[in-house]
Amino acid sequence: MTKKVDAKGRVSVPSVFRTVLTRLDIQDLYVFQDFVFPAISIAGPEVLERFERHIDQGDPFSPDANKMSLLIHGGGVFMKLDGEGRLAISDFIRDFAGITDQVTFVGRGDYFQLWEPSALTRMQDETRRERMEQSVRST
Amino acid sequence: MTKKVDAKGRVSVPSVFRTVLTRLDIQDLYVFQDFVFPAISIAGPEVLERFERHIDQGDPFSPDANKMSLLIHGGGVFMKLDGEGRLAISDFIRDFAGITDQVTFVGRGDYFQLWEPSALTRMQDETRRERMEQSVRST
DNA sequence: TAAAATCCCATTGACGCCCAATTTTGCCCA
DNA sequence: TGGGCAAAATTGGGCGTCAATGGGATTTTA
Repeated sequence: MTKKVDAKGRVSVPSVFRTVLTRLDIQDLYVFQDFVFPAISIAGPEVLERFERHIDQGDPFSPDANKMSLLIHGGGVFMKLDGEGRLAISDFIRDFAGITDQVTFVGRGDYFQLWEPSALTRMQDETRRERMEQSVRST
Repeated sequence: MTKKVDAKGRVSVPSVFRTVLTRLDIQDLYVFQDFVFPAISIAGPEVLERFERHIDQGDPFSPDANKMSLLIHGGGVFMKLDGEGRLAISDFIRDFAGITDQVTFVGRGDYFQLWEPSALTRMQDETRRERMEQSVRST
C-alpha cells in the first residue's frame, strides 16, 4: 500500500485505514516513533493508553520500559488529517522513518505504520531469511 | 493452469478454485506474499487470524513478534473478486510475484497461489534437480 | 509580511458493478 | 465414437461512483 508524497508534502492515507479511524470515531491521531522499527506508528488515544498500561506492568526501572515511555510521550505528536484525508509528512516523520517521496502504509490491527518503502521490504526480506534458517536448523 | 491478465489488469480465477472458496463461504480474500516463494498466496480471513493468534502468544513488544507482525500485516491485503470471479492484479501482487501479463494458478489444498509462469517452472526444475542429487547421493 | 498551514474546488484515475459476446465443458443421443 | 446441444465459464468492455490527486485561494503564525 504505497503512496506518493505530493509537492506540498502530503500523503492521502488509504481509505481502508480511514474507515477504521472513523468507525472508532478518532479525530486526533497520535503519531509516534515505533519502538522497534524505523517507522512511524499512528494510533488513536486508546491505543496509546494500552501501550502505557503495558509498560507500567514492567519494571519501571528497567531501561527498556523507560525508553518506551520516553518514546511514547516524548517521541510523539498529535496530528489530524485534512478534509481529503491527507496527512502532512513533517520533518519529524520524514527524519525518523527516512521517508522522502514515497510512503507505504502497514495496518497492524488497530493502528498503522508509515514506512520508507525499501526499508520495509528490507525488513521483511530479513525476517523471511531468518525464518528459513530456523526451519532448516530444525530439520 | 495459466491465465492471461486482461487489458484492465484482471484475471479470472479458475472455477476450480472459486468453488473451494464458495464452499468455505469465503467472500473476502486474504492475499499475501508467500513466506518462501516469490508467489502470492490467497486464502480466507481465518488464515490471517491464525497468524495473528500465533503472534499474540508472544510478547507484543518483542522484536521477533514485531517482525512476524510486519511480515503478516505488511505483506498482505484484503481483496474480493468481481461478479464474474475475476481478481484485480494490483501492483502489490505484480511486484512481488513478478507478474506481468500472465498468471499461473497453483492449488494447495485450502488455499491457492499466483505465480509468474516462468518463475514456477524454474522453481520446479530446481526442486527436481535437488531431489535427483539427493537420490544419487543416497544410492 | 513572508512562509506555512488550512481550506476549498476541479480533475483524474481506479475500482465496483453491470451486461453482452464468446468459448469451453459436460452430457445425451444417434 | 462423433455430433449436437445446453449450461457453465470465460472474456471484453461500458459506465457510474468514489477515492486519490493536484493546485489555487485564504487564513494563521512566526
